[in-house]
Amino acid sequence: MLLKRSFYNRHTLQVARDLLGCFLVRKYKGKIIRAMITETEAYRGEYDLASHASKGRTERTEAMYGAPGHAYIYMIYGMYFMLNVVTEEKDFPAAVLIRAVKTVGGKNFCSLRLDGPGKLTKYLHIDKSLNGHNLTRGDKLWIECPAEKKKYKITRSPRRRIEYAKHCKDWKWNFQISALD
DNA sequence: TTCGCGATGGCCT
DNA sequence: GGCCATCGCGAAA
Repeated sequence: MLLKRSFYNRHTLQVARDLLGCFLVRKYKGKIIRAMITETEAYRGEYDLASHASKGRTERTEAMYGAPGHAYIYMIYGMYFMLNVVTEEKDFPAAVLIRAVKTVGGKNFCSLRLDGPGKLTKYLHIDKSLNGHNLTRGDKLWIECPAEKKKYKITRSPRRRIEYAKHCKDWKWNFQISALD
């Protein structure tokens, strides 16, 4: 089932948790690529020193301030793209970073863990041209939730690599499915 | 197994 | 000019 606007227009921590086990779907050059989301991370509000929005509303962060259900994509280290989904109401900067996925299908039904935000965007052919893309239309890039999602055990921990974020660095805003398979 | 480092470019002081 | 929500490689252990 295609996730719609109302799913994203909720508290960011709740969205981050609920995205686990959902499927990221990419249509690229006529082919469909699917991957199950296994790790997410929340970035919420200007008071969150780990968030780009802590620097205020700029051209780069504009998507984070936009309506929920859109993609916020930016380049890092000159070579990797990060995929986030924008949450909560318009003009409130918040998003969920997709940190890891598990690929499905493919030849011999083999699956592959893609742990790392830069790896999965490469695999799914996601780049900055999709920044601001509407995820609720089922076009090019969207997210689906299985009708009956398995009850996964979820681990909560501090976000990765944000040592610079002072008192925000210990907030347990990283969510992942533990004991996968 | 962990550690250190270079690649590489956009964004913000 | 410095830093960064990263990754893959090769060396050390």
